[in-house]
Amino acid sequence: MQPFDGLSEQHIGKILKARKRVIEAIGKNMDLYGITQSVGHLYGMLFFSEKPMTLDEMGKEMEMSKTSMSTGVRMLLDLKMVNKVWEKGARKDLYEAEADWHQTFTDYFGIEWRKAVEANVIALKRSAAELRQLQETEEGEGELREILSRDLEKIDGALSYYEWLDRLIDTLDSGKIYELVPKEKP
Amino acid sequence: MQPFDGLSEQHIGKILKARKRVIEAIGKNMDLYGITQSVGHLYGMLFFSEKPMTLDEMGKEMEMSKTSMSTGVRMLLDLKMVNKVWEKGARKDLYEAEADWHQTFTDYFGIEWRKAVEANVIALKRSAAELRQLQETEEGEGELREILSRDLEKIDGALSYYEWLDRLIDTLDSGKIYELVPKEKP
DNA sequence: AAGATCGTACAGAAAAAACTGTACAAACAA
DNA sequence: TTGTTTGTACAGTTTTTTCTGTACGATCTT
Repeated sequence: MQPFDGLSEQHIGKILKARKRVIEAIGKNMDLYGITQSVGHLYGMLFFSEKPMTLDEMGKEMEMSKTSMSTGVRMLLDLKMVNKVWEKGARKDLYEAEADWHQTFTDYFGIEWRKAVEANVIALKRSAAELRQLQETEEGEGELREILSRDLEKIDGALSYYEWLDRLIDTLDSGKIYELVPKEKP
Repeated sequence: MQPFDGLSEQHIGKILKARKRVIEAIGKNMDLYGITQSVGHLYGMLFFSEKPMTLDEMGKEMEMSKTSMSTGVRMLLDLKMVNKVWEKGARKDLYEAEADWHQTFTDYFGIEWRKAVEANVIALKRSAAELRQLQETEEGEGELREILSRDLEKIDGALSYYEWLDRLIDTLDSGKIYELVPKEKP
């Protein structure tokens, strides 16, 4: 992970143990970000690395194939949890962990939630329109009427929830969330 | 899913089509809640059902085993997305979808995020303590000093992020989030 | 130009997860 | 009591995901 030149075995051991605990905790809880424990572990490793790492170094450290490192890093790049580092005339690509976890958090949930909101709202609106049309063309039947209004009520409830969620996501995207819930303890 | 007594085939078809679109959209996007597409689908079905359902009814509707319904419902209960309904002298257990999606949202992320925060904070603090101790007992060595302060800085950064997240979760738990981001459009 | 090295696409192997059917304990009915 | 019925534990099967090794195009070196 890095050079421990001139440190006693004992010191190295203690440092690695402390890091390992954190790395494993991170790995275990990264499933909230929809990533594997391995990839979470990879992130944790990069987090503690003092200098950017190459795929080969990661593979050696994780005792996994370079291919897995490649796909893992790509996932982390997509999630903006890892950045590519440009170094003058370097043969290999270098990567480092994004240190700003607030940013990582808002990026991820901003993107994923928005995706879900958009897909669901489209479906809800389309179905609501269909049901409303049915409601208009068939004014008679009591039973039909009842079912339609019940379904539409549910759909409208869902839509109003998504409107709220959309506004919440806006606060993540814009950074306004940090005004509402300040980074520094009040 | 329910009785469509006295409705024309055509009407039933249109209603089911409208529901199906929504149910499938829900199923697809439920992975944010860490659940399978099948279980998401199950939730969607319960969402549109006008009366609480039994495991057998769910199994029939989903064309899946009762065992799967049992485990699926249990997951949804854990996430508080489904409620058990108590009916006078009923043989079978009855379940209904939680209709308040705001509540579902805050419950889920409240629970899951808190879990992650607690686990990670414990690890971070424990490791920080170890490193700080090492820092105190070994005042000399420059290289060791440097590594320790770098690691501790990273850990402190992470801890301050988790403090923020913890406060955000508090607003979910307490409902204060709805003051910060009102349910009704401003 | 040739030769070396890097990252990744792809196919197959290994591991994990989802799903099913059977079996059985608990709760109820007669 | 005995006979049903219900929910779930568990073992085995199927499906999905993760991981690996090989192969190859792209890029850099000489």
